[in-house]
Amino acid sequence: MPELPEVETTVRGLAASLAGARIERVQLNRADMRRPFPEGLVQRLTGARITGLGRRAKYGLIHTDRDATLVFHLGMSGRWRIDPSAPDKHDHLVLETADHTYALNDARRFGFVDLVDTPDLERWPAFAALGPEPLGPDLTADHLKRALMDRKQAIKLLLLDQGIVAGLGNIYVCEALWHARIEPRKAGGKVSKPALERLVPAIRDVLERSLGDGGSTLRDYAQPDGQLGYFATRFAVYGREDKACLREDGGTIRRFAQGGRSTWHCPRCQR
DNA sequence: CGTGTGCCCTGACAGC
DNA sequence: TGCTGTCAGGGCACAC
Repeated sequence: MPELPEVETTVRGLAASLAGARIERVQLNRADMRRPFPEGLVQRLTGARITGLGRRAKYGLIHTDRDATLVFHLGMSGRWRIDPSAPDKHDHLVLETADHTYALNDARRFGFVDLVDTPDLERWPAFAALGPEPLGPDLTADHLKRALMDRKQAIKLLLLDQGIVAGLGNIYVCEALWHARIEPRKAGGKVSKPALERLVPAIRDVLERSLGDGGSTLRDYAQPDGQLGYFATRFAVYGREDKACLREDGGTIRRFAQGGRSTWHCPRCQR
């Protein structure tokens, strides 16, 4: 899925035409994605004006003038299709304004949407448990030191925990650990302070460079306007099994499983 | 509490 | 215009 840069890119793409527009029509093509669509979604959104868009972790936010915010999560395969040339069988929710059509498309349906009273957003359960935004001021080596203290789980898995840092996924965790030269299997509590001091800017750098490229793209991700992101061509380790380490240290990128998911790393320079 | 496992779902691809 | 197995950007429920 879409990790933080892809969600941010999606939100910006939607905001370009959706912000300030009025939703004239709402169409549900099925009763649920990962979870049932919220009660009264069509009635509450029809006629609403979009006052702004935002993002928290990997969640996109569409604020309306009815004190309700449409929260969406893209799961693994979700994306918004703007002005699609033809309907698709995985378009589950379709919003129409006077000028555009927005289809939330998600083949695997691991994504979902919810409608939250805007004043209660911070207390929305999934938000209340989130760690700091990696691009904000609260992600520091000190925060990581505290959050990882005494944790025996591998640092790779802990960085996927949204309660420790919000918005990272498999791609950017692998990339950030390579940039910081940290061994992915190392227990979180045993990662040294200097390593954490390297990790924080490494996380920021991979996210910001990806954002600058319009996000990455794999099989089923595209920006709302159909343009592809280019960061995927710049991965150092993700998907580069058996390729040479970009540090030219003679290392070869290897893949192994952690928590049922693939980790790519260079055994030579990540220690 | 922390940790490990399996599952939700469809599609793309490799290999036969 | 096959088949089967594996893997995919996430998150949660569950067992211990």
